[in-house]
Amino acid sequence: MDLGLLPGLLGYQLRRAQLRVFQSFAEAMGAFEISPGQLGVLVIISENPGLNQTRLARALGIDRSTMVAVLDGLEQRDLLARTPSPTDRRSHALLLTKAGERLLQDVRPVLEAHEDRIAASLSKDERAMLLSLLRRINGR
Amino acid sequence: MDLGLLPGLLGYQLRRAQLRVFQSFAEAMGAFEISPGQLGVLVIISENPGLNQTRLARALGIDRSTMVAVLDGLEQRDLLARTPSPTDRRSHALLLTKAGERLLQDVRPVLEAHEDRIAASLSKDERAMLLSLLRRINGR
DNA sequence: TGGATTTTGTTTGAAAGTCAAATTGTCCGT
DNA sequence: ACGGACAATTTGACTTTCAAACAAAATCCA
Repeated sequence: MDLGLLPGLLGYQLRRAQLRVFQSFAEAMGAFEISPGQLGVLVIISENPGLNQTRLARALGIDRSTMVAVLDGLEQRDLLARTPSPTDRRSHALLLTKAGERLLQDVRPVLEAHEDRIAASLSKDERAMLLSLLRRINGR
Repeated sequence: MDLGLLPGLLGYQLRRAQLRVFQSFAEAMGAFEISPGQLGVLVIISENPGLNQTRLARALGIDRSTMVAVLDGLEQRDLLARTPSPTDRRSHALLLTKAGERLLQDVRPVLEAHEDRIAASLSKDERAMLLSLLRRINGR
């Protein structure tokens, strides 16, 4: 099967790589039942406790209205809490629950193993180089 | 805003990069009204005229049933044709129409400009390196 | 101070992309 | 010729996403 100019396109190779990463991620996280997007939410709340939904959505580059359902799911699983903001009654101060913090701890080694797996065919230097190049594609 | 360990994850940077590429692609292709997936279909058919839907779907890593709607759209726009296979009455031999071939020709320079744009912050060597590393992530 | 504007979270509707299962027609080996 | 395998399709479901509209609250400004 001849793919023509496709293999020479950054866009094509990025798309394939991301597909691969998603699959590997899903396998690795099997027991945790968590998606890349959900993990991102938990990490950012952990690093920025008390932030509101709008700022969180903006940090992840998704719409406020999209964030609602994501938070609903994580809140129902008791991984985070919408607490009343002390300064603004419109907004919620987002916090991880104990269970949320614990999941983040438990997930760490699995996440590292997953990252190692997708970079398995790369040397340490090459992996760092890839990360650096991607960061520059993404604007720093 | 502190993103914690996210920026150090290959998965995270790949996801962001792909989002960026999609946006740039959509802008670049504005007039052509074509998605990355649709372009992939047209390129592969162009390089492998007469192939059937199952092989095409497998080449792109999507389900046969998903391919049906994609082909429906492109066929309605008269960019490709499902012709009867001379050897197997179950399957279709996929071919580009004249309009399909022409679109592929017209799209080429726009596609190159798009690729140049997403790699604008990289030197020629760095861009080749990124492509090479991604290919290895994807298993050659 | 008080009315207009902006912001926050939410609901609803739409679109795209995906898979799985069931169906129909066709092929092919035994 | 029969039975299993295969091609394309339909249907249903799920996910992710955005945009528009809305109520409540905050903020601006005149």
